[in-house]
Amino acid sequence: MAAKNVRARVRDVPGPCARWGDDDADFIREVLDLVGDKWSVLIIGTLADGPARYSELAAAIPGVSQRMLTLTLKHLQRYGLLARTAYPEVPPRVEYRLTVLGRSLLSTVLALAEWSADNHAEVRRNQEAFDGATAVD
Amino acid sequence: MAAKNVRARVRDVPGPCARWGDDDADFIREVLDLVGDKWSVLIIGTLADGPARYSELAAAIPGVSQRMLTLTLKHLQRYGLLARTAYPEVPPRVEYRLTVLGRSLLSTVLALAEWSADNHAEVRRNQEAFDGATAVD
DNA sequence: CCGGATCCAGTGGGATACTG
DNA sequence: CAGTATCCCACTGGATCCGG
Repeated sequence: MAAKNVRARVRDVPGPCARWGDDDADFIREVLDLVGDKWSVLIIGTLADGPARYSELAAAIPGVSQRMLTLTLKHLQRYGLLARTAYPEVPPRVEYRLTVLGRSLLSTVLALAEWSADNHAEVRRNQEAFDGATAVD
Repeated sequence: MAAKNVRARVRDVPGPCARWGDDDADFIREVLDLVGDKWSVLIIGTLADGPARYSELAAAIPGVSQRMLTLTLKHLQRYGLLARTAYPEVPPRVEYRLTVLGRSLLSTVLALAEWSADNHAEVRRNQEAFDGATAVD
């Protein structure tokens, strides 16, 4: 597959305009579909250190509704980032854990989180400067 | 700032449930607000190799509407990832380029794109397997 | 305990037409 | 050329109730 080295391709383009192939755009969409929503990253991060039950996830992630937790879990499971194991006991118990694929995404996603932690102060300053500038003039 | 090492914190937690601080959740939101939408990453990637004009961006990014291009550009500019330079000529010319901050995000974001390029085949297989399984039984 | 079903408000984002 | 303004629809995501 030609898109293995997106970075190299983009930087090699000589002209002023690095045209995206539709493939590349699709890849971006794909990854955004995985982690671009409100809760996926939180769930993946929570599962980083080991399996967790549904109610543990609900407790660990502040503000998530049952609906969105269920939905996002299913979403991640569908893409193979999460494995779901239901134990047919009474009361029922369900465990979620990261797959190998999920763990590989974890490191990348945490890199993003670290970037945000490193730079959020500057981002806020920029916001305020921008808003102030547009408001003044 | 305490959240510099999100990864370390998450992995160090001994229990089954790594509770997110609200701070961490906020950081995630912040970064998703930056790159979680449909066009930001494409724009950042297009600007990777140098400045580009509005119309060049429009041409380079297939499927983007004027509205969304303008909106996303302003969004990225507000956060300080992009710089906008308008030349008061006739006809008007406007150039967008990545700031240092934007370039620092670029590498992280391209890592995501590479992950997606590497794993999208497996992701698709998982999707189909999942859909098939749920459809069968 | 887990999560499906339903209802509903807010918003993301496309198409189109217009302006400086 | 480089946007802005408006309409509109589909989807996201929260609250709540219900079922296994």
